Amino acid sequence: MTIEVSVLAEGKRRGYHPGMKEGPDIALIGSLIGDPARANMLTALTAGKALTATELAGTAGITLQTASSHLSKLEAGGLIAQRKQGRHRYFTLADDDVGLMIEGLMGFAAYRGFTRHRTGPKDPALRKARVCYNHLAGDYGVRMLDSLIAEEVISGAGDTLQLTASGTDKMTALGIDLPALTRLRRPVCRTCLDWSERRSHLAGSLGQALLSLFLDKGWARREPDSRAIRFTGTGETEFAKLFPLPAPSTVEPRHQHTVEA
Amino acid sequence: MTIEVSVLAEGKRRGYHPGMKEGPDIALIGSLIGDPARANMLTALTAGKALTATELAGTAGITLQTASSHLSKLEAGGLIAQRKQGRHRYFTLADDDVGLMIEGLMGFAAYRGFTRHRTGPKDPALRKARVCYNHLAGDYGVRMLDSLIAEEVISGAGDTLQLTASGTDKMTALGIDLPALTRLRRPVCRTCLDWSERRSHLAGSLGQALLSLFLDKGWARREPDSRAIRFTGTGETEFAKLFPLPAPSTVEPRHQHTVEA
DNA sequence: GCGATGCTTCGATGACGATCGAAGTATCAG
DNA sequence: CTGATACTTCGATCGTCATCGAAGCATCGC
Repeated sequence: MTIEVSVLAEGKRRGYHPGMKEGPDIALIGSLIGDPARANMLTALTAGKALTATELAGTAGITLQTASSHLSKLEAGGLIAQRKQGRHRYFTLADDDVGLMIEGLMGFAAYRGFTRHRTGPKDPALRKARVCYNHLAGDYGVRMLDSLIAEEVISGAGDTLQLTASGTDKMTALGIDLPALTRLRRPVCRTCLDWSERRSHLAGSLGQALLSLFLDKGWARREPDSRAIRFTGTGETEFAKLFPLPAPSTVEPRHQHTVEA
Repeated sequence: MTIEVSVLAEGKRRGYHPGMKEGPDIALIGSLIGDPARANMLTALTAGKALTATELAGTAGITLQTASSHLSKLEAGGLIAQRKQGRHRYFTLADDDVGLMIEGLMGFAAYRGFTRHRTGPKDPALRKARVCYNHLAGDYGVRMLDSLIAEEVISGAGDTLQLTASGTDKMTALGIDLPALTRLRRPVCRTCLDWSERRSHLAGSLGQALLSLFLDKGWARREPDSRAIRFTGTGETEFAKLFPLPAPSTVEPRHQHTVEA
């Protein structure tokens, strides 16, 4: 049944098998991410802030010249974008897709135990709440999406998330300009796999708007040089009030995935 | 346990910046995928068949010695696993996670137009139905999951898919040994983002079992040297009968993602 | 035992690319 | 204008790694 692959082995021994090149080219992206300096820069940009070349060079631990070379490569590869502003150049991830892809890789790496840093002291804070490019991730992000689905603000089927009618009202009441969000080219609701929780949280323009809301209302603050988000006291209570979770008895199985320590 | 990946000699660069190193290490994985030869091997393995070192060397267009070196690196990195069988060594992807990650990268690459091969003639077949490591992907895979959710065989909230009670009966009636699937360590239902459709299809042990079912029943066949799956005539009708789609008027918005050519 | 096949290890070569110094361009602040 | 900051480009160096030839080990068929 599966045997006839041996034909393949007979073929041309040395050199280049002409067929077989189907599908997209992942090597290009892999090589872009594969360099430690570039990976550091991308990781830094995953915090969502626009950073200058000098700042990125600092976080990557390389000189400005080298950083410049890396940045032009990343831009040529479509992973980042730059915006000139005076004599500064601000770099960001190119779009949501890049952020999602990098978070995906991080999730895989984290699950495999590929950490650069032996889980430093910041780690618990990151797992609790952090920025995922432009939306909320970590335990709080996952809990928020859980609540939104349980409260039927969002109806989810597979990865196709949709705002319900009541959800639209609720978000508008919160002060979110939904028409403006739908006018954007980007999807409003989207899932993003959380690397620390290994479950989905809410991405898309709504996810971004909600995080902005928290920050604007003073419920949460960004840690200076980190992806971590710190909720204030009132932020905690408001968050819990706004996104309640079903009673612990009714709790659905956390994840079919049995993650054993 | 997973630690001595130091095979890859993550060289200490001169300008090592001590702080700022939070989060998982994506550079390691990136560098593994970043080499074209290794990327070709991984892509070939995404078809789900176990392949020998010689076969993989052929598809990558390199000699056996070089392939051997690459394969040991991939194994040290936890991306592939090998199984000795007589004088052959069969290589496969290490587990579902690797397959999902690679498909994720492919989706990103495809969306960015990073194709190695200028969309060859096989491309339509691949987009219609193909193997995604061990389950069905492409248009048929997405349609199947859509139908399963519409028919309430599977209830989906975010990425947390769950078999319903009626769904359990239905699958058992099809001849799927659900108790056996649940006994496995792996999740039964899981989503996997389809790179051609940019929507989810069904992965997990149930996804694998369903694909096996189609192949066993003779409804579909694997193309010899490709990931493509070709459905037979009866297979088409049986598939359509088994996984009906809601009437086109009721069709939910295909995807919030507006993919413009 | 023998030869043949499948694969790994060793060693040498060669090429690519990451790195930084130095010089060049752009913008700002006087 | 001058000097300063932000960044890019050029050029040279140097390391790392992919590559393959050759030899070594394992397994099969006989």
